[in-house]
Formats: sequence, structure tokens, C-alpha cells
Amino acid sequence: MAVDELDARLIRLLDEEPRVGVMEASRRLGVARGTVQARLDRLQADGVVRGFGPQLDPEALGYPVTAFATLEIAQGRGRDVRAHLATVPELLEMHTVTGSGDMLCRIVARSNLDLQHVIDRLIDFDGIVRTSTMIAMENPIPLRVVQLAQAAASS
Amino acid sequence: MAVDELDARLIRLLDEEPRVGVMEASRRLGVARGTVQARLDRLQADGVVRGFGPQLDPEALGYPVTAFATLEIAQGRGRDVRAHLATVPELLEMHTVTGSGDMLCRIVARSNLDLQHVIDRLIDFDGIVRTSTMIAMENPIPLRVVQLAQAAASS
DNA sequence: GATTATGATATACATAATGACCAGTGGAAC
DNA sequence: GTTCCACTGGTCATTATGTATATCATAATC
Repeated sequence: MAVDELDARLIRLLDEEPRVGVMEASRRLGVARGTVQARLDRLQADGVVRGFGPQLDPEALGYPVTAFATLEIAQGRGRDVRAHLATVPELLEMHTVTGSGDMLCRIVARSNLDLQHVIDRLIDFDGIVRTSTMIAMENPIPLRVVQLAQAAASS
Repeated sequence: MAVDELDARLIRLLDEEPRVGVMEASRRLGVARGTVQARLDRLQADGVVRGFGPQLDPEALGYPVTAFATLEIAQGRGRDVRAHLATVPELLEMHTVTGSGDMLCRIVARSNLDLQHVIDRLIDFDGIVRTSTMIAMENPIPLRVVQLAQAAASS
């Protein structure tokens, strides 16, 4: 269940240079190939490492504008709203958060003008009471999780 | 620059089964290996595919609690605050945003109690004026970008 | 209509990684 | 002391990889 130092080092290596295979990793880490393989299998089995899917850049795909929208949902409409939101490709992520049954959405758009259209499509649904949007200007700290593995290994 | 249908199919395949190599991908997509290789190279060169780093699950690492905090920053203290935030491992992501909050942060914690400690550490810094926290309860739509590639390919 | 690019295909080759084994070793737990 | 477990270091056949090549159809350019 817990990750140890070797796990953390392996994760870090894979994060920095995903192209290294099991072979190269074993050399870098100074352990046997079988060990790396076993650790990797375990990390994946434990769910710590979900996979190695491609990390896509919305900006490079033509969606340079990111925004966060909070939606206030009418009582009992949550399920329907979710299903609706799932159909909008520009919606990258949605969390339900504390508050009055609110949802926090991460959305992207091709431009600020397009953002308006996306939001219109997003909230054009019965059960969405009120919305509030923050446009992301800069992303000084992009999504990162590796340092958590280090932290978890240290404790 | 633009992605086409084949690119989208390739991305989708890689997303669903990251373990497939170039060889297997070419078989699945019904194109020559060299083609897949060329497409992959181009996608990476264009920045559409950033890489294939491991996708880590904070929950499996022992951080099941996610929260979003908006920080209001005193004028001129932005740079310092950023540097401070970067040192907190539980801070996974930070955006500067429009609106009353100046920065939006995604943070994780080991428990609701621990969340309080994390936030304390986070905001214990000169220049952070006001904070507001939303605790994420559920994540019905986890981060997804693949469908954007589809959308981009269709247009 | 002729000429160029472009991207896909097909093929080849040397190198290297992979998955699968297995016997041996050390430490920790019982 | 014995058992268990993870790590080691090695082999093996299979397969993928990076790289390079020539060919071909298509589309764009002049």
C-alpha cells in the first residue's frame, strides 16, 4: 500500500523521462530489472500509477483559453446536470464541492468569444440555477503530483 | 499544426491502452508502422502530446481529500506568493484567475483535519490577504482531454 | 500539363528491450 | 532455526525499436 523511497525514485524517473524502459530504469536506479518490473506492477496494481496515457495540451489542440465555472444546481437535478455536462467536450473536469450543491468545472475554449458560446451551451440546461466564471490567465504551477510521492515516501 | 482523424484515433488508442507500442498501434489503426511513428513524432513535436508520464492517483498515495482554494493577494506580492506556494507539496496546481480571488489552487490532504493544516501552511505567508476554500466531495468527471482531440479533428 | 512537395507504404537491418523463467542470497518475522 | 519474501543476476526466445531506403499516389504550384 505505502510507497517507499525506491518507489518514489522510480516514479520520479518515469515522470522526468517517460521514455526509459524497465531496462534503463533498472540501470539508473541501480537495482535489478526484475525489481523494477515488480515495483511497477505493484504500483499499478495498487492504483498509485493509473497508467501512462498521453498528456495532451489543450492549447496545442487549439483551445488556449481555460476557465473555471461554478454551477449552482437546483435540488434533485444533480444527476441530470451531470449527464448533460459530460456531453460537452470543452468541459475537461467537474467536481462537486461543498456549498449549496455546487459544481466546479474546468472548461476550455478556442478564444474568449468562444468561451461565451461554450458557457452558453454548458448552462443551457434545466436545473442549473446560477453560474460564476473565473478565467484563468496564467498557470504558474501546472498540475503536478510527483512531489506527493516523495512526501508520501518520506513519512 | 492541426490534428486529423488519424491523429485523433491514434491519441484515443494510446489513451485507452497506453501499453501498446508503435507496432501494435499500426496494426490496430490499419496503417504502416512508419506512419504511426511519423504521426507520433509530429504530435510530440507540435506539443499536442506532451509526454507519457505516469498518472498518479493522490488518493492511492494517501491523500484522499481534494480542495480548491482561492487566494486574494496583496498588490505586488504575487511573485513571492508563487514561490511560497511552489514549496508546498500538497499544492497540486495553481492558476491566476480573474475575479475577486487572484489565485485558484488545487490542494490535497490526508484527511479533513490535515486539510486544515495544509491550508494553514499555505496561507501563512505575507501577502495573502483572504482565502476561500471549497472541499471537493465527488469527482464525477475526472480530468479528460481526449475528447478535445476528437472535436479538434472534426473541425 | 509538367513539376514539386507531401505523406503514406513497404521493406530491410542491427540493436535492444521484453516477458518468462530460475537458482541463489540476505534480512525480517515467527 | 526455519520460513517467508524481496532482491539479485543470469539465461532464453520473441518481439519491438530506431533508422534508413525506395516507391507510390495525391495535391499544390507554376
